[in-house]
Amino acid sequence: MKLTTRGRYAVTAMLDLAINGGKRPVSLADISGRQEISLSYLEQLFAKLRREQLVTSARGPGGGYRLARSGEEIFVAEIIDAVDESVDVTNCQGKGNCHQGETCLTHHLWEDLSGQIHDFLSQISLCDLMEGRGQGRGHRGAQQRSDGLLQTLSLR
Amino acid sequence: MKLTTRGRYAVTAMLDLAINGGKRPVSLADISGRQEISLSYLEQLFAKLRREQLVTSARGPGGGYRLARSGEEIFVAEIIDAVDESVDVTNCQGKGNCHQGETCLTHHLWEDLSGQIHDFLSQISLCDLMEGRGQGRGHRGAQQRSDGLLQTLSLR
DNA sequence: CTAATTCTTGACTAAAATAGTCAGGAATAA
DNA sequence: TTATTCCTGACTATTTTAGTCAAGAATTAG
Repeated sequence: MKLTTRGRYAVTAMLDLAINGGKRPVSLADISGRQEISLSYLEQLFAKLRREQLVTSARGPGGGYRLARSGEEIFVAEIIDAVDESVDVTNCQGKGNCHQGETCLTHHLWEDLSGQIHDFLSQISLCDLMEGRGQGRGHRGAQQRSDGLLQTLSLR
Repeated sequence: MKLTTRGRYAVTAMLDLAINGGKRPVSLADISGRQEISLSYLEQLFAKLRREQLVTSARGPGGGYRLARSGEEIFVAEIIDAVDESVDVTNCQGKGNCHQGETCLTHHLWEDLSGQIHDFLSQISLCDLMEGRGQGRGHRGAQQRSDGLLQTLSLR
């Protein structure tokens, strides 16, 4: 799991799609204009999003992109995974140089940690993001789903 | 909040410090040897960690670094913050070009989202990481502290 | 006191990732 | 049939990452 501006671009674009995508598909030019992301950069991102089957495309005039599923069924983690290929945690993997078990230990821990973040983001859907619109609080769907940690987190 | 390999290096090094740091301070050369991180790179990282008062230093022979607080009081989020200065979410900030409120909306959402991840990582201490040692499960301390989401996350 | 250690700082650099640009092409709807 | 839109690949500037190098300051062991 990696968390960079590119992931933010992708989430932003997908959210734009969720908000502005009704019957008609949404063109990248539209998203580019609204979100101020360069068209060619969007093309690269959407190539990946399409490959991962998060969106479907329609060519020609009036064409554009649609969410492949409903906004409730598309999660932030999927979007980030699609565009931000994850950090390679393989350093001592296979090689016998982790004689004290230390390196392998920390690698595993990191893997575990980023796994937790991943699972966390797997609970937040595009719809959750949309519902927080305007209030700047957000993620009510995710909140409802957990009574414990997430509640406190959202009320920070 | 940003999540890259550099953050992993820092967490790894701090964990090494937590594990191997008893009475005597731990030298960067030792950490470099065990964790296979270049010495000069560690020097850069620890300059930041020291600036943020996560470690204390001792010069001269037998010198090195110590955790500034107990491992229970140092959290992953602090470490990552210290070395990975956070992504700038300022794009339309102040400028009047977010006429439809769209850009500002998504920026805010992202800020909110990365805030949640941040709070999440603020619950995992070095001790939590250490306790998971060997079992590859980890984060028991964090688990105990929340009955809700985190439990399920850790049991993925 | 001296010398070996270790941190401390700053300037520099190679390699990789990021954030694009550009050009050409294919599909399709108006 | 033509304008529109996706689609692809190659290319590039900028930034970040990861690392080197050199000089110096503090401190402790001997």
